[in-house]
Amino acid sequence: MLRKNPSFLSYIERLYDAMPRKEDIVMKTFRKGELLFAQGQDPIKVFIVKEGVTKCYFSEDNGKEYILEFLSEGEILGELEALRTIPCLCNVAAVSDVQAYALNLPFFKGMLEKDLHLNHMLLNALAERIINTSSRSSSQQLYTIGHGLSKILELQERQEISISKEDMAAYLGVTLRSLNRALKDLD
Amino acid sequence: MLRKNPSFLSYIERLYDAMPRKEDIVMKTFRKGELLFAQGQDPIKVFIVKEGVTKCYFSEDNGKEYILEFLSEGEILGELEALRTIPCLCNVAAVSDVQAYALNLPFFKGMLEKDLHLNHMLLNALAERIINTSSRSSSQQLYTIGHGLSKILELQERQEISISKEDMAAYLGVTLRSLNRALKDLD
DNA sequence: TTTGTTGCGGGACAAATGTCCTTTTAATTT
DNA sequence: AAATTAAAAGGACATTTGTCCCGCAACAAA
Repeated sequence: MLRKNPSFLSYIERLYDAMPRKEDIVMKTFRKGELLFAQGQDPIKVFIVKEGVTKCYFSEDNGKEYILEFLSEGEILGELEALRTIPCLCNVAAVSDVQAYALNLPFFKGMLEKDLHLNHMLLNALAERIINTSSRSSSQQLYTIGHGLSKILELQERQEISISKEDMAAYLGVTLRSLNRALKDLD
Repeated sequence: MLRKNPSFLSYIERLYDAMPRKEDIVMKTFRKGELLFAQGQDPIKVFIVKEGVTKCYFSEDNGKEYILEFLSEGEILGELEALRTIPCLCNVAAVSDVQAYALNLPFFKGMLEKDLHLNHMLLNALAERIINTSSRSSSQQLYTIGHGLSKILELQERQEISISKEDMAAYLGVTLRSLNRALKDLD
């Protein structure tokens, strides 16, 4: 659930250091809670997280939220929108303070045209996300809360990340109340 | 929900016609009900649907099924597995009689190495799938059955496809019983 | 200390969905 | 037509999840 992509990170770092015109890639920082993308708005950059944790989530019309992923070091943000030229699919917020490389859209698209290696890394990253998203979707639909819950708890144990109860609930796609019940039922 | 990809189809047809060694791309047919891929098994080909409708679904340990997508003309199958070199993520079955181009894995991977255009088409196809899968997942988690149901019914109206009640339920991630209730509540 | 104020947990009830099983209807075979 | 099988519909009850709301503990402001 906490995604990272080391190969993307080293790729972008190499690129950044070698950049002639630093305007095309700039470093940006976000305070905990700030939005990197707002659902429905036109994106202006593609980000690659250098440090910190972000959450990527839908805000539905009924006021509820669904967290797709927690994205951390090396993960790319806004690539779907850049590829398809569409407004932001969902919100992305900084869960901790975040530092990220920001690529100009034309620059990113230009790279896509000439860099086969970038294409391959992106293909692999997207494939990975489909695998995660779809298998999680399936098990959330077909199993009861407790099932998915235990997986999150494992990760919390491993100190990988510490997320608020509210975010845990949003990740599971349930109410806080239901999450509490499920937690109590575990023992 | 019934996905098609005309640009992929014309791409592969051009490729097929121009093929020197026809062994690398062969035409395969599947009877209604046959499996193109079996979840967990190693894939041997990448398919591109020429004609007919397939369903792509998970079989969970509790015996339930969740349909990810209905894939039709021009959609590619097995590309995730080829990219990541993993066993089949889910089952793919022919919903009607199906005809598909079957590409050898080494051939497909070879193409990925040299054909930038293929890379771009794939990137776009994967992006599209993430968009669909994740937004559907969110709304299925956060809304009640009736919401998603009305969308399916629209498509049935437009004669796009006629799917069994059982498949509709599996697509919504609910029981047949619940689907029937939701249908009755609609009017 | 007192007074909010905020976050978290949980009780009580309502709504949604699942399970099991029977009935009904439609299609197919003999 | 009769018999058989398959697909669809739904009744009755159990389980899961949501909604609403209250109380308690922690903490900050007065």
